[in-house]
Amino acid sequence: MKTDEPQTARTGTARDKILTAALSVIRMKGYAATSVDDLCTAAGVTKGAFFHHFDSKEALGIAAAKHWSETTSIFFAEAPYHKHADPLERVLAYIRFRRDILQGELAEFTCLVGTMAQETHQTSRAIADACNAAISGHAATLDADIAAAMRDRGLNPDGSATGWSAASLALHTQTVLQGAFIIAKARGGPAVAHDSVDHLARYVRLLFASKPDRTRNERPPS
Amino acid sequence: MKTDEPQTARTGTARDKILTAALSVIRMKGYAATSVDDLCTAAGVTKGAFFHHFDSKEALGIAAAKHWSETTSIFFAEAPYHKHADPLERVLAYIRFRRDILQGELAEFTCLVGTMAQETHQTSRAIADACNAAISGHAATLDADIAAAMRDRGLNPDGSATGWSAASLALHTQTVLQGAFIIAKARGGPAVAHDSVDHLARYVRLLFASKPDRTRNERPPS
DNA sequence: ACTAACATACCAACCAGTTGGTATGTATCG
DNA sequence: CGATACATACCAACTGGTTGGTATGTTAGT
Repeated sequence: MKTDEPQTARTGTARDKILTAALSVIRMKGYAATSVDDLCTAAGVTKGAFFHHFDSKEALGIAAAKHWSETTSIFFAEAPYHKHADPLERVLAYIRFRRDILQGELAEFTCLVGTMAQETHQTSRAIADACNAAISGHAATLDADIAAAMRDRGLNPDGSATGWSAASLALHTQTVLQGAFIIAKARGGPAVAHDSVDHLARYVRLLFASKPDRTRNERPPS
Repeated sequence: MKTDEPQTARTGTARDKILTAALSVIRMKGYAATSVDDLCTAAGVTKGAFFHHFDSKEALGIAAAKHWSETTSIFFAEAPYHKHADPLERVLAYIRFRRDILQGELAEFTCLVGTMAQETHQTSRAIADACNAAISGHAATLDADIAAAMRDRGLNPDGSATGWSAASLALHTQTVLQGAFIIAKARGGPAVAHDSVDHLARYVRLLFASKPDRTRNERPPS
């Protein structure tokens, strides 16, 4: 006798269930330690369904990275930090937002593609590449705001004068966040990770505090 | 009569070979993807020897984290960045040193305990705790220099005035480095990781450049 | 009738861990 | 000195369970 599943949103039933299950199970146990049977049990489907939709476990890994990329894209696109008028304020609000969602269980705020990239970088370049695309793609959503904030202060976004570009700072935010996840996992909680994201916010403030808007005269805010 | 130091060439043979093999194999393949047989083959010993010295794969993981902690302690204690007279210079030289060793193959500069912490934080708290001890222990070696640099500039090392403590900045350096390893693994090379460590160095310089009497602003990296 | 979407049953390779054994100590006692 | 006793270090073969993957269905929609 099957348990009835009242809630639907029936799109690609089994495939979506596997993908959704993959996001949480792999974030908890890791990619290598997650078996195909684990995934099937968590998704409530059989192995036949799994291999009907995915050629291999590796193919599932790649699909999971892409699925993660899509769902997080929507999540961040709808996040409230975009509402600020000033580009720099948007960047700072983004960092604050990332810090604020660092709470609860580890598997709830941790990054799927960061986890998978670490485990598969030698064993499956295809998965690692998909993870890299997700991370780099998300970092790129910050490029425009950082570049605008730089231009507001007379800085060149390609970093010719400062030694740092908008793109490299955007990537650096992801580096700090990925590192924060590792430290949080080692510690067993997000407390220390918060501090590091605060350091990141302070860094960005210091970077843009060195030169006020419009006037060329030095006037550090106090 | 035996000394309390049982570590000699004859007692350490198989155990040491397994531990040494574990450092490189787990850094390459990850903890979960590394089988006991993999370790035995790499070490050139049999499985019987493995389970004679380690009660389980988990026990090996804990021992490997401790072994890593010991070998890296020696490595960094002997590193040249301690030679500077000024505490801040020592911290900046440390960061420069960390950036400079980010080269070659990924398994050569990557962190064993960061890798293992990520994979085992849910499945084996014992291993994750050993990893945390290694990371926190290494971060603590920076505490004294950062605290001294803060006192030199009239800042309180516990962060009462600035909002950041010496300990939290020390931990933040490890966060950035761990994040840099993830990004390097995702990218397949250390290029972008370099940039992030440069951002970290710039952050520390900015942090200590803002003096109350405002003597100098910023200077290009030498 | 044809196809996509599942399910059931199964497999060979591999997994962590165990077994019973050997070789080489080394401490104790007659 | 030599015999007994016990400990350490290691090994080859094995075990029960798990792995990713396959072969062969069955069902539902068109």
